[in-house]
Amino acid sequence: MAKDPVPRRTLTLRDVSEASGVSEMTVSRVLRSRGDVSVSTRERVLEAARALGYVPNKIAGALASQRVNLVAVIIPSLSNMVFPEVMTGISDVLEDTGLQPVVGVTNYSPEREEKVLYEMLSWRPSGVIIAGLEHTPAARAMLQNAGIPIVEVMDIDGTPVDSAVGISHFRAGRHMAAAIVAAGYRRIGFLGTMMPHDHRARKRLEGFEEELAKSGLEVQDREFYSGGSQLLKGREMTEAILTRSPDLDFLYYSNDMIAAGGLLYCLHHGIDVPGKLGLAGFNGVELLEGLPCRLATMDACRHEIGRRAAEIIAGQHEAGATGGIITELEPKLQPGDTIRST
Amino acid sequence: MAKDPVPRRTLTLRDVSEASGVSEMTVSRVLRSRGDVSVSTRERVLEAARALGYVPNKIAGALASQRVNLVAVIIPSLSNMVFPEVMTGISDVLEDTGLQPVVGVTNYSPEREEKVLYEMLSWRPSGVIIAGLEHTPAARAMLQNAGIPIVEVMDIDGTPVDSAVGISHFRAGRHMAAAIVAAGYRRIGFLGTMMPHDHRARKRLEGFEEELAKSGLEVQDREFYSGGSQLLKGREMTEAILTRSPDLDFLYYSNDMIAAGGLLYCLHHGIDVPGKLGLAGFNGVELLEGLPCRLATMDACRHEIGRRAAEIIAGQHEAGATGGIITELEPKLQPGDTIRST
DNA sequence: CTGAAAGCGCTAACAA
DNA sequence: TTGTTAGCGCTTTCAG
Repeated sequence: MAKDPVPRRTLTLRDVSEASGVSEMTVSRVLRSRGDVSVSTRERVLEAARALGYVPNKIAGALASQRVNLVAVIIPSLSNMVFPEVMTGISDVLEDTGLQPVVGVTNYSPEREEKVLYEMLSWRPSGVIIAGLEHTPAARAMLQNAGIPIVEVMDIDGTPVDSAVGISHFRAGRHMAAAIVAAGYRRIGFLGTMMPHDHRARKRLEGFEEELAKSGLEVQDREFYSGGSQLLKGREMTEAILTRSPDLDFLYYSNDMIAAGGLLYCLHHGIDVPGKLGLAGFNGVELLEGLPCRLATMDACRHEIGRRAAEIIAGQHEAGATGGIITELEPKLQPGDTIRST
Repeated sequence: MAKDPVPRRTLTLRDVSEASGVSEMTVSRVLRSRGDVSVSTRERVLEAARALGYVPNKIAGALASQRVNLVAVIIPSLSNMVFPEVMTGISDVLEDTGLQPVVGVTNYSPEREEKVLYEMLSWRPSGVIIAGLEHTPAARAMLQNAGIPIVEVMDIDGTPVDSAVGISHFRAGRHMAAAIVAAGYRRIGFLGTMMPHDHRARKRLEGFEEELAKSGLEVQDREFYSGGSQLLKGREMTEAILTRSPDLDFLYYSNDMIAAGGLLYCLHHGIDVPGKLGLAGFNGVELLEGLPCRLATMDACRHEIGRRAAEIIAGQHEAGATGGIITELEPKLQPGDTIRST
């Protein structure tokens, strides 16, 4: 395969202009479909551009027009099942708006979040979608001063910088606790991933405990783990907590993956679920549908959150600043087969 | 909360220059830590920048310097478990190179891939990492003419545009077939996700069938599905194929998620695995570690692929074009507990 | 060590 | 409908 004499310099509008005998300005108009251009010149330009293999330089375009069709999306993790779904919601909506999502990952580190945010803002995006309401003071300041629509997603228990779309994790925890108590469970254990910066899991637990307290109950035992396969950790933690506190009659997990691990453990060991032991997770991940038994969980509305957030960005991009839209979604409790029916 | 008189115009170098009484040029030098600047002026500048909340405009910087520290990463999907791991490998390496990955998702559509690629190239990234060797002619042309390092990842059965890092899926299929035949299985079924553009799954099946043919065997029955929860599809497909062809003694799945679904189905129904029925998947996903029984699979070296690809990009970014580095990784067969030991 | 001039490749705003 | 003229905000280059 003989290689063409590769153009060492990347092509510019000027090249297309010369090749087509049309002014740079008109070439630009054709390539952006802006303004009126006669059919004949349009075709001449398009053909020249295609023949040359011209790819416009958005950097120059953005600088000149002061417009960047990028939306910064900042999330804690990609390997969490949860965020890819939010991303899907965002992409679905942005698809037909001319806006493009650009993802940054923080690994649940506030410092990293600050850095990623700075990095992304320096590209002057048209908007920011960022997970959570907790940020470093510097990050908050950047968001505030960016002068573009900001949507904080997933959580609404707190004060957003601008707009927010999410659920109340605090109330989600309460809601689950109420359901568990109503079903007659009394000796309840909690199993979570050890993540100091997972504020949403923390809020769920807080709400959970507060609701238990109303019935004079409290969490009897807890188990935390970090790192590794969540499903496996779920098994191991379940074994550990049941060995230590064999009289527990309910296990509340901070997410569905570890809960699924626990469920598999219980099924494997012939533990009577939900009779002797009830189980519940959180998130409503697709994975659960494949399990032998439907785990109790709460849908976190991830796809919807992504959609709504993108709609806010797109809307304000169109219409100019509006700001401060707060959307609370209602997570649905899915009792499944792992809580006794009342 | 009273809002500050928000600066409606975003800050420029000039603002920092005026605030600090230092020329724009020197401010620029300080902010990029380039060239020698006296400690006193440096501090003055830094303080002014911080006080104002200045965020540099990378668009202008990139245009002026003709340098963009972005690496385009183009993958089929985020919800696949597989690609996030590749991403992690990429991020790990890029972290300390000053390069930043930017993700584009194609949903396994060649047309979308072409569009995403065009979009990303128009930001003049320093390199491209793209999944697979199969692209539209236009996409190939763009890659060829981009004049930047290109690394095609995951697969090496074909002709790369520039560099490539991956495994031979064809040989992976052969390898698995050989192990299955050696273990004495003879009536083999295949279960896959229906994806015309998943070339890697296709190549695995081709290699698998070719190896079976050497022993005079062929795939007895097949089952395809698309969409939905992979774990659930795995269960359903397994039930379907076993109902239709109850005499099968091995099921080869195109990925671990559907295989895991099949495994759970078998365990649930008390099918003797691996005695009466053997099972195998592909990928070596972390999830498997949490299952009650270790599924036979092959590790696709995803993290390592990401690392190597990023190293190639970073290396060429440093040293100038080298090009055409092909790295083949060797996937390891993990027999687990779902193939009889020979 | 610091500054002034020129221009990166494109588009807004006019003019023709 | 088409072309011309100025920049966008920064960095390169070269001069002090």
